Amino acid sequence: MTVAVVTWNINSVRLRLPMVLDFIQQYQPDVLMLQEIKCTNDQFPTNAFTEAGYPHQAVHGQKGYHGVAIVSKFPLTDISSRVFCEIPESRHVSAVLDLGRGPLTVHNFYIPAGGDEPDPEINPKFKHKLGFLSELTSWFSEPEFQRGHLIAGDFNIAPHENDVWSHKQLLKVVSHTPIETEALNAILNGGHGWTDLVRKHVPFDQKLYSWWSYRSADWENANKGRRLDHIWATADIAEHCIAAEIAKPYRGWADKPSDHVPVIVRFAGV
DNA sequence: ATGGCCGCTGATAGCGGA
Repeated sequence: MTVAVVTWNINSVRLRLPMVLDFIQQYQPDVLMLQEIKCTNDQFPTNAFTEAGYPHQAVHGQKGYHGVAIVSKFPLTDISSRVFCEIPESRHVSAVLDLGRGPLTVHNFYIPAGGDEPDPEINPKFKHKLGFLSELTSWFSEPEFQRGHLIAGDFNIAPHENDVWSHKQLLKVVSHTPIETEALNAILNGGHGWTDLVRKHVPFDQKLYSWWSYRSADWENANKGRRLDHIWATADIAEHCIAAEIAKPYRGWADKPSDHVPVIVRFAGV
């Protein structure tokens, strides 16, 4: 038996509920981390997920924008959320669950997109993004992150050259500027060390994306994507990860897809 | 070559996304 964990920026969970339920049918994930639910806690489709087999839910929404949620087949305890940069937006929720190897803390992040101009002096959104990364760096250096942790979400950064359609053309575009990619890679490689579970299974010389802009008239042929969505784990968890997949077909789901697709990792042996 | 789009709101124009 394997356990599957998914991250997906759903861009309105209410509008996209039929697509999520279709995905659940197809992939049978155990834990689903959703970003940009774009609803308040009481607007979240609790009953639909419960009926689909996911009665355990940690929802941290807000009106209109942002918002994150974890829905799970397994009980969630110690549900918590954290505010970054003293800006009261719903960008993080965490919970503890047991997938058979003892307590696992899972964190769901929605890192700020950062606006257009990659200069913190003139763009407060970019300043927020860098501040968020700085606070993550400090937090992850704490001893609890030595083991038993999985972090996932829309990080809004494509860290490697082959995580974007054109490294050269995106070096000055927010999501792939050196200041962002270096900060994210420093978090990955610093602290107690994380494993990028998707790149554990897909070689770095292979182009890989999880997001395609709505503005591209023909996203599939243009294929100007970026890998913005990530799942990392501490070494003790990562060693049991046996597969990773990006479910690209959901970018073309019906007439109303999200601009992000699900990222799935599987763990062996419960 | 990023933006031609998208979802939300005491909506009907403006914000945020990336």
